[in-house]
Amino acid sequence: MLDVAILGLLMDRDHHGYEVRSQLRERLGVSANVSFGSIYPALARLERHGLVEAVAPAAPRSPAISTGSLAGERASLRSLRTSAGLGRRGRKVYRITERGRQEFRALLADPTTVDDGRTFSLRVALARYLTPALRVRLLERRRQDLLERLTEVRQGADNPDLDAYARSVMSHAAHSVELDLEWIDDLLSIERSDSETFAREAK
Amino acid sequence: MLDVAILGLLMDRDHHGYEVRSQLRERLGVSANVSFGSIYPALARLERHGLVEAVAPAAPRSPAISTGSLAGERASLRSLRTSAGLGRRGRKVYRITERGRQEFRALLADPTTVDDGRTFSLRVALARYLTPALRVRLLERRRQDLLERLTEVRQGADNPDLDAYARSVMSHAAHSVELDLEWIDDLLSIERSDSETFAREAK
DNA sequence: GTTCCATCATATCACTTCGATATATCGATG
DNA sequence: CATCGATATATCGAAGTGATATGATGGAAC
Repeated sequence: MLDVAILGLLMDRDHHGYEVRSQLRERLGVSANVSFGSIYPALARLERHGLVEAVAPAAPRSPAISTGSLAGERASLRSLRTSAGLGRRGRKVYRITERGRQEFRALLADPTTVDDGRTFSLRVALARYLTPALRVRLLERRRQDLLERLTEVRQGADNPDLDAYARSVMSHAAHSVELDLEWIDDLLSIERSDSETFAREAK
Repeated sequence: MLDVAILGLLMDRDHHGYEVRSQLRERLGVSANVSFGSIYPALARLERHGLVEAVAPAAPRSPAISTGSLAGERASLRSLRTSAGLGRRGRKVYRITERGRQEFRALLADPTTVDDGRTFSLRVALARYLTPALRVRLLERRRQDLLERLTEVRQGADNPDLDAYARSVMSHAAHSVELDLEWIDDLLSIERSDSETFAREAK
């Protein structure tokens, strides 16, 4: 689901690979540091599929009339970089394409993929790109999954075959799921009160 | 860290691959269904490294004096399986070796690997195999990580650049981390009261 | 009793992700 | 002006995922 995350960031504004990593944490709440070994291949993949494109850099500094041979080499290297989409400081900045926007909305709304905690949080963080109806569907789907998980970990917490540590893990998992459920119910009640407001104003 | 999980299960009793998957959920609280595409290669890897070994099955039913050619083929197939460590119903049961036990304790206590939520829960679920001192170290290390994460997500929750959904994700992440911290502090206080009890009894 | 189905069980595939490592540039500090 | 930490891209092997194939087993339905 890294693709959705990257496309989601690019919906807002252009980014280069290095920046994507920090933005994932800061804007989308991704807890683990996603490795560059997944980000750069992902960007290349998205570019290959025509969902993003490399952006010509803003203003590649004064053209610098070359004098010495060394300076000339450096200048040509620089122009080589800029033509390849590399801006100042070797940055390769990407922009989302129209096909990318379409694909992003499709991926974000896709009901066939099962969410775990990470992908669900990611989707919520990007929920402003969903319609109210799709938001409610996303939340209710996750709610169901969590209810099932809850009965499972509650059983584990009461399982006398497990030692105190394993039971503690199960019991904490149960509390954690309960907290998630409260969150989802909050979000759902906000969605519903929003749609009420909308209905009232529509009169 | 799948290796630790599997070795941890085998510390208790022998298992075959298919069983490992369910036990991961039931006994170790792993939330995602770990795929067979990782379990079987992991077992093969552990066997290659001499940390586990295939077990000859308990009692491969009555030897069945073969009569017809078809029955004979089936019987020979069965003996072929049993000799390869395949028991009834094609199960390949694994047992942990002495080297495996040593490696398990080393991996479980290893302070160089950074825990995320999943690996930390896994380690706690297996914490009975750690010494009290190592348990406290594990808990305090995680506690530090969570405190850092907490300041980060709290900043995100207050960041006016983010929309309501992204801020909600951050705010929920903060509550979730707070719950984790309470859990860890509970576990720590239990560890300390246990060591007190021990000290008192030692008098 | 045998046919049929869900579950049990192993295995492999292409693809994605991770963690480590290499390399180079920029900007501030001394 | 040297050097060090942060910025930035890239690539590698190992490991995990999700899908799919294949077949045995046990029990239920008829």
